[in-house]
Amino acid sequence: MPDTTRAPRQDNRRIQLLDAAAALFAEHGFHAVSMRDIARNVGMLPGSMYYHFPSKNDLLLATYEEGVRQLSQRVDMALADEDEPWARLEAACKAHAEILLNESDYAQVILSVFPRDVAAISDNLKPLRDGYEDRFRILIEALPLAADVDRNSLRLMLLGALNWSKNWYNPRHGSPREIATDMLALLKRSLV
Amino acid sequence: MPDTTRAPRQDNRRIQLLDAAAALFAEHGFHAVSMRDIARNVGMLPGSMYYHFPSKNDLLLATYEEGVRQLSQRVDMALADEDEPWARLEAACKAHAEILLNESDYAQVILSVFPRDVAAISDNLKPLRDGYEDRFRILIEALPLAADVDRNSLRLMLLGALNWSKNWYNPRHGSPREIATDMLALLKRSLV
DNA sequence: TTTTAAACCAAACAATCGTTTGTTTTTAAA
DNA sequence: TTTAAAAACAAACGATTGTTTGGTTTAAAA
Repeated sequence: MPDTTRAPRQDNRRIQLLDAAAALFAEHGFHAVSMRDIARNVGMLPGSMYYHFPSKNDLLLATYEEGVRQLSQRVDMALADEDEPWARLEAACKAHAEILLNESDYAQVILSVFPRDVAAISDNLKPLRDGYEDRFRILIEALPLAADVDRNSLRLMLLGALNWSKNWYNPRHGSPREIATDMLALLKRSLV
Repeated sequence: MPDTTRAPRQDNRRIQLLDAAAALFAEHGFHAVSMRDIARNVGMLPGSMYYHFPSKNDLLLATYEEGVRQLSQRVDMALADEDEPWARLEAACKAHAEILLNESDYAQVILSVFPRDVAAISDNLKPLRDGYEDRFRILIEALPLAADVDRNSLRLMLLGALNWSKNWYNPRHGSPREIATDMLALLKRSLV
């Protein structure tokens, strides 16, 4: 029984479709975006999208996976240049902020759409998120801290503050890298 | 021309309606909840809700206003007992965390539904949010800090971390008050 | 040049959306 | 007890939702 499947054609628009979905999901959230909205953005009829993705949920899952992939790659690349534990954490935070606030609609989807928003695939989305964030657990583990510092609280505070910055970020008041630097500076020094 | 309007009846269910809407909006977000979902939760037919609220957007706006009112009242009450600037900030953060994570569906709506989610009334939602958060600007203004500490970054970091905690909070791993205490402790001391 | 699968179109499906309309029931003031 | 307004019902409205179906075009392997 011969394999009758071929390679994708040159004019395959799967990626344009994914791009449009990521941009719209990131800006308006999952439920506020219709399949027709996405189709219109890529110049395709609604039904045609189902050649590329079997459902709207699968389309979201694909953008989620790509978002995690881009975040992970970007952070790992930033880490390759650094040795000292604090420098490594700062590099990771800068990369995290930069790609979330500036560079990637895919990464923004992870902040705009929460697993609980789409119960049917929340079990698929959750581990993707967690797998990425585990890098920060390891980075904070390596920090030379006073014995009584709660590393778990530190991680949750730092990532929470960075993720929430999507809600107030304005490119005219400082770059994403500066935001990450400022927050780490507040943590490293004593305020009192 | 006589005024023919009467006081609401004893069996008026406007508040039950608002309660159900707040609970559902808080858990699933605005667009994931239909008017029929809300009606079912309060034992009312969908069309009957329009006696109490002229539209779904108005229903959201009402929950938003009540959420801000509850948050403000709770924080102001906590502040009445404290004089020292750091103690005042900590009391406000504890109250903030407690009502957001535990006590009020209305307050949770403010974290689950962002102004950008409902463009038609975002201009009504935004100032409500900002009006509440301004309390924290004033509290941080009063702190005795080193001259080079950026108070704006401090506020954004603290509130961001607290608000994001909704995404990982688990009552089995510490109370909302403990979360607020831990985060303030991390900021007050020097990590290195 | 023929052929086959990739890719898309055109049109519709049932279900659900927010909302409106006309009517009926229920409370409470008169 | 009468009466008018409050509150809810019953039933539908047009629009939009995610998705399916069957046929057509197009790129590329043979």
